[in-house]
Amino acid sequence: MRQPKPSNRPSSGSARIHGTIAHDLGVAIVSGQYQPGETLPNEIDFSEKLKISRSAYREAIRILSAKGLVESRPKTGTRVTEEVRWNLLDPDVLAWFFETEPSPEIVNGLFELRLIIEPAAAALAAQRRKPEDLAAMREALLEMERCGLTSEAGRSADRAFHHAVLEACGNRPLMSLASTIGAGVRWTTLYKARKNELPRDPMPDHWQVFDAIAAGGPDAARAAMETLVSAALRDTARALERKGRVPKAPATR
Amino acid sequence: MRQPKPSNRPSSGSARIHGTIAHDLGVAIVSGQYQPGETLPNEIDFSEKLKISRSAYREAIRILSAKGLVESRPKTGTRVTEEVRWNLLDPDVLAWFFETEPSPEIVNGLFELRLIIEPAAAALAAQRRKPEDLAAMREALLEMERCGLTSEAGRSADRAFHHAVLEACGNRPLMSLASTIGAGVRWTTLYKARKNELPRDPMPDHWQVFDAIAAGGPDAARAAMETLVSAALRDTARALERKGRVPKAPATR
DNA sequence: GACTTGTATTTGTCAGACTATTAACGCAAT
DNA sequence: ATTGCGTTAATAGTCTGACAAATACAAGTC
Repeated sequence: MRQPKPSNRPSSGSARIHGTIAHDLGVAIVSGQYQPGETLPNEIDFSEKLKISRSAYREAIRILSAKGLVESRPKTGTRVTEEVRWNLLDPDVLAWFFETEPSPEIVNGLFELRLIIEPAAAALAAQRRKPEDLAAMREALLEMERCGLTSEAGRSADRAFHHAVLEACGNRPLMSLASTIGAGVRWTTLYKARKNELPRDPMPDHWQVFDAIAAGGPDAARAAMETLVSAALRDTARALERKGRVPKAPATR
Repeated sequence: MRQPKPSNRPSSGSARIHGTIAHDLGVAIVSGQYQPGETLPNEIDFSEKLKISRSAYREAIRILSAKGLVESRPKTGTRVTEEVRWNLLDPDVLAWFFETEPSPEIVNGLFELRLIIEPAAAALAAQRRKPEDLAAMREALLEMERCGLTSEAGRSADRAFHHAVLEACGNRPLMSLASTIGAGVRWTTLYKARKNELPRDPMPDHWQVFDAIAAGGPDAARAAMETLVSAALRDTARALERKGRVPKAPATR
């Protein structure tokens, strides 16, 4: 025990006030409850209304400000920034989006991004994967097979697989997109689970990606991943067509 | 040398204490002055040492925490998180990286990401660009031609061009990568400017991208952008080979 | 009209006290 | 020796109230 262990405890209980307020306000903003350009009530009034101290409220605002959602200035107050300045790739912001109905624009954009990133990442991974990367991918797929996408464990394994592919690229900036990709994966699998509609066994596509990466074939890996994500995109597009009930993701933490 | 320097640069706009402290600590962290896993001094001691109030210090920590650089827990204190959890795509974090010598790993990773994103974005832009997008691109290139990459105005115009291409995709998540791409562009042009070494006129490549997008040819646009970014990547790779003096970027804002 | 000055509003900063959480320790029972 | 369980102490978290600084806006001045 030479090293103090990182205390890998899951960040579940964010029972801290500033965190929960930042979360709630963040969701309210990305869901359009507060429009860009709108100014929030001043600190004293708002913190009173929320039944918290001004300092806790201010810390919440600092969090939102760090993620580009709001901007504070003396005399003017705190106002919601224009949408283009939001840090959409921030894991929290993205999660907040998916806590209510994310707009089709966002969902489509996310899949388009996946379609750009993931095939290229698969190709890179095929060239650079280390044994432990392959092990992580295999483990994730086996778990996914065991549990199925109807269980949270299976969906989590699906995300773990895509995560492992990115990790195998050995590219830190690329790696930072993992949570973004994960949000897209989550959306797809959740949609299917909600609708109880599994039109296609997802495993063959996934194994094909894995085999190509394991075999060290960049082009084959790219093609296989493109097939996989395209299928997901088609499902999603079909889902967004029938505007019926759009599935709502449960709270992330 | 452990203490982050007091940032006597008021040009950072946010002359607020919490902002400058977050900035200074953020730079200290990404530059390795505080190693991941290391715990900072406790709030009372550290805020005293920095000659600021505890609340201002806490707000700074909230900012860093929101960007994934630190993690606070009672009894344990505030510790620097593992690098993989840093929000590398956050504009501030990336800018902090480039304020000192960013590691070759980061620079290479950034260019690899550009090589994935930008050609695909150019192809999308060719299909979706609106007249105002083309106008923005043309304006940027003309400005770039007028000023040259040796002036800050010219370099800024270069970034504006790449920004306009991303904007023309009409994809908000993709758009959020603009600052990331911009950091890469900035690195290239700054390097050239520092070395007083302009081995190649950058304009033909840029105009070719523009023409392809204007003509509405996705494949031509993709190819042209790939050529452009590849050239930049080659220059950068050569720059990193001679490990001589690595140029240091000035403050972003 | 352009400029200066004043003023009210809002965020920013400070200080100090108290609370909640939890890692680490000691002790007892196994 | 190992395990389980209170106790303790260290630290972040929260609250309160006060004052400082900034700045949009209006009023006054040249």
